[in-house]
Amino acid sequence: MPRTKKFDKTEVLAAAASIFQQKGYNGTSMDEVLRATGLSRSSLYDSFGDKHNLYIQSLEYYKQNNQALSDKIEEKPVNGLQKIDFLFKNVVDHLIAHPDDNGCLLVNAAAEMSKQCFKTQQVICNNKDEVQELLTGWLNDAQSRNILKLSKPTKNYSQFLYNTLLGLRVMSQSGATKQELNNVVKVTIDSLN
Amino acid sequence: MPRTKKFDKTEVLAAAASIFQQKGYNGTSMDEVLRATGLSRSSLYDSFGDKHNLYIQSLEYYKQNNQALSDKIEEKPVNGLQKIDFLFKNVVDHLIAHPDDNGCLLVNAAAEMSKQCFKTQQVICNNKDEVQELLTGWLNDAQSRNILKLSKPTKNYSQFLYNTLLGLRVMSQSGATKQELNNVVKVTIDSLN
DNA sequence: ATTATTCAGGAATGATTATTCCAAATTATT
DNA sequence: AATAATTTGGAATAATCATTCCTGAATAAT
Repeated sequence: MPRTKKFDKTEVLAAAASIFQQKGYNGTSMDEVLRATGLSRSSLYDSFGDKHNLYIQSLEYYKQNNQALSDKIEEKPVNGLQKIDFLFKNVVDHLIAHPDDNGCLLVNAAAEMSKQCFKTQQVICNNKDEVQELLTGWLNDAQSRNILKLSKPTKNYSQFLYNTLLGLRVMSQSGATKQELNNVVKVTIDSLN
Repeated sequence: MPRTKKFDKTEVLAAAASIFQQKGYNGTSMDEVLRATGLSRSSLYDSFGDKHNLYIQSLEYYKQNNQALSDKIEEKPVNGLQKIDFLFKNVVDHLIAHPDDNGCLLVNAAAEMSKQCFKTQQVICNNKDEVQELLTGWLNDAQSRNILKLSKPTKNYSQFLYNTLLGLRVMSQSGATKQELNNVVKVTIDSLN
């Protein structure tokens, strides 16, 4: 019987996603990926294919990992509006706590790759739809509890909220201060009432 | 007397900005820049320095060109709220009319370069501050005419509006539909009342 | 123990990269 | 016409790139 794989695939993808996030697809060399993952050249190519293939898998891992955080919020025993508060607070706190992080891999991929690579656009678009669906559910919950009274369909607001989330990631890359980010969240949330 | 330069510097920078916008800094080779600008290798290096130098100059040109559009809106004989309407409508219409365009060079630069290149971050941050100042002026105008009654300082809302503008650029890269983009603008503008 | 497989490490390949440099043609002024 | 600078075009350089391949060691089940 064959020798079993030694490394953990998700750990490798996490390391790859991290270096791609920092330096982008075209800005990252395979040597850097090797160093970041700790794998040998042969193992990496055998298990993940070429660079582009690895990039897509890293993107999918990153998206799935983000989803995991959302699912955690979903399970909280609080109303939908509080879940929205929590998500936004989480995003901004993370941006502030990791000022040297190069934004969000999905946002960076949207800027660098989505118009040149269909698979990249698919992952990004799926993420958009999934997050918006989550937000819609939370808004519906808040409305059914009479916490919120919106003048338009909730879907319209979830698109608006998702747009704000994207903006925040770019804002933090544009040299925005902690106050600026927190204020954007406050104005956005307050606009729901 | 020396021979005079044949090409127009701003035209060259416009062409360079366009190719950098499409393929990013690391994704664009100097050969592609030469083809896009029509210049010879020697002329390009003589007049603009190396690739990184050219990129910064392209960014600055792009920012200045965007500013020109804002200044045009500023001159319109309408109130501040109408100017905001017009700017947002302009941005979304452009995104919809040019679906194959790769977003906004400044947003792409924020994602790809701002954390690795201080000059890039400076250009982006200056753009942020200038656009926000413009928006603040328009909000102040609308308030002084009693068209708008905001519960927070106008600066807070201009940060919020700028964040929406950034988000829209990423949204259109994320496969958002025309309806989605228009809706985000509508919810954003409506939230001011 | 044998065997099938994966591991690490690095050499080799071939393409592409940014940049420099050179030679010849072009052009505008004196 | 002479001069000074810029033009084009491409050769040359040296570095880096992604990828393939090879060798030998490690490992787990038969």
